[in-house]
Amino acid sequence: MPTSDGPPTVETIAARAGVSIASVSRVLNGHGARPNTVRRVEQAAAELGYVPNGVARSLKGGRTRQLTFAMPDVGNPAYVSMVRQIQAVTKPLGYRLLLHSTDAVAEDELDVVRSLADRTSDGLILCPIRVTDAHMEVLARAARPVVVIGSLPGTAAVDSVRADSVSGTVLAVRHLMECGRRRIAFINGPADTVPGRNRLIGYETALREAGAVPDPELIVTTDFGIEAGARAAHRLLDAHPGIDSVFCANDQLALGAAHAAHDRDLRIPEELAVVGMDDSELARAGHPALTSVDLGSAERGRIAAEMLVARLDGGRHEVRCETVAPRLSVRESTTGARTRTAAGVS
Amino acid sequence: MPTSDGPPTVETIAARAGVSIASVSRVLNGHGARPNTVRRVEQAAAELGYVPNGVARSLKGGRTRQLTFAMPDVGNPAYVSMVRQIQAVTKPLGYRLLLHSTDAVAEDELDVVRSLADRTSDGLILCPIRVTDAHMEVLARAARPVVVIGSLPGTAAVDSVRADSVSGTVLAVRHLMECGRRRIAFINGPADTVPGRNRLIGYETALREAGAVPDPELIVTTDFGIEAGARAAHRLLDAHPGIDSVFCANDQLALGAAHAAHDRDLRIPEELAVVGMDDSELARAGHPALTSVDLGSAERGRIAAEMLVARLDGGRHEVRCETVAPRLSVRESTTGARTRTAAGVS
DNA sequence: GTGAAAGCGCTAACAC
DNA sequence: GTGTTAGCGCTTTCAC
Repeated sequence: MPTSDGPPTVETIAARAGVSIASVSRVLNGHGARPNTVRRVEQAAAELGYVPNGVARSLKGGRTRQLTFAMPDVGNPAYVSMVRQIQAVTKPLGYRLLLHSTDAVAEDELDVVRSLADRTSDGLILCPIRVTDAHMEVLARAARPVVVIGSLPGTAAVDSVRADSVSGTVLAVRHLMECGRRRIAFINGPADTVPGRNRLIGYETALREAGAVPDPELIVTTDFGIEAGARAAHRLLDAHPGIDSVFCANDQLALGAAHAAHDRDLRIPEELAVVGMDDSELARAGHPALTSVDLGSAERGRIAAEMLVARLDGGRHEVRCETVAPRLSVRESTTGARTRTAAGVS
Repeated sequence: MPTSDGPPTVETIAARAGVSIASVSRVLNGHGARPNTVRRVEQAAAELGYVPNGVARSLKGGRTRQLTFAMPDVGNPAYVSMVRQIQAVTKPLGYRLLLHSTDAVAEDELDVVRSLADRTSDGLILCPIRVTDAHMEVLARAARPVVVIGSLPGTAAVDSVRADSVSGTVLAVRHLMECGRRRIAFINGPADTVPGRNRLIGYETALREAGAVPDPELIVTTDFGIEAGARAAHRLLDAHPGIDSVFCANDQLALGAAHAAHDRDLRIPEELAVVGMDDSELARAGHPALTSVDLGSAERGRIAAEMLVARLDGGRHEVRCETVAPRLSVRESTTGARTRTAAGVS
């Protein structure tokens, strides 16, 4: 029996309303009771400012109404838009969102999956930087439903949503060729990742399908980042002045490339067309605004959230694996419309 | 007594190790036991892959090891850098982070504070868009420690960290004057907020201290956003062609202003110097890179987290209120170093 | 050092 | 309808 101190509990309310704790629980959960009982309980609860203890509730019910989202980097706009969509799906359903930034450390990712066993979260959306055997092993034993945003081996018994960076890259390179570009350089991010490899495949595919031969000299692999992009572009332009366009593995790299072009007095897009990837706010921020491939971060986030929710209150339906189609946002860095230099020159 | 199904509990371990659940708990929490007991419990736990139920633990201990961060918009880089710093402080201490995007809806903010009563989170860092009387009232009754990032009335009994947008604006405007600018326009964000008013104060203060008279004609109030910034800049430049510089209330507005300048063939910074605020990644993304005032989002996040943690495991020390000093990041949009146009012209 | 037992606050059988 | 009671899984007295 709670004494004067401490927050009110079902017992406090029961005492005040002159009923049993069971009635309090029933009324508060809308399980029907005599009108008089309802009134008295509700009044007592209101007067005391009662709020049910969520932890106790979770212990009893086995569900916490909490979901976890683990991604490599909170700062990355692509993941931010996933967060936003996940929130949009789950918040109306009454879920809270736990955020976990793994800093792209694989062991951290594994720990997140393992810690599902502490029953603190009802489910997990995991966005791994790279999927290893250890991942597959841990995922197979996960204590709660998991949805992976990324590419899993076909054998995996885990729901997943993947981007299609091959097609995305093809879109970009094809667009550059349609703009009349022939010497198309490629600034790729880390190549030892699935997306890194896929972009390379896409780049070569698009060129070949147009009857062109990919020139390894025009491909640079580097870390993500504006500075890295600028350095890579300078290197390419030093070695191959004939380059008329560059496709970059993300918007930061593309902005860096644009900076390099400006530094060398190259007009965008007349002398160098630039295409980025992710279609983040940065693409719009650049001058001229960057044409960019949207790999559907937002949509992947939304779908992952929907899959997880379905798994949570749904039954044991089969494993799902969806692929989100890329989309090209065409802006001035390839078409030249509305840019200052274009206006000044033409 | 747990049957074969369900995850292992203290009872499962106890049975397997041939000891009581109390001993299991002691060993698992390092409370000392006979070496033999320790060995057997640890072995049993390892074999069964036991992970303690965090919810049960929380119910008993009254602490969830969860913290909540509520801010207006997950997408805003300023808040993202707060998230990052808060993580950096609290994660090593074993806290999980619950994220809450209020979309700048005051009622949502109030709900977050109220819901602390459900004991689901040990503490809250709240970043309100605007502090109302209702906020103060709810904050005063908060069931858990709260730290506010923002300006609170002096009477508030709540820890807080505030930015100094007055000084920040003064820094920016003073810098422009030191660069020889005299017709300094001001594109402000929503003026009915504390930061909005403070920026106006700072703008007028800096001009007056230099013996100049603020011209209301050179001040535009608008929503945040790149488009809004471009429109505002065009309007200003149409009406007052003599403007030689513009200070903007955030980086988005500044980027918009830069786009407008480019559209009108105005060279930055020769013909129009531009200063932004927040020093987000966008500032670096612009071309030329934007000079921007850093209001210390990251530092505010860090300090808020430290305050909350101190309040959590510390005693009842007095209410703290810290102010973070702004810092100016000078880049090409005011100095002209390294920009293409500068190089081309000089 | 160890075990039995109480209890954190809640929900849900189960009797009445 | 309503009250009594039994747990959810854990930590922590309290005896031994």
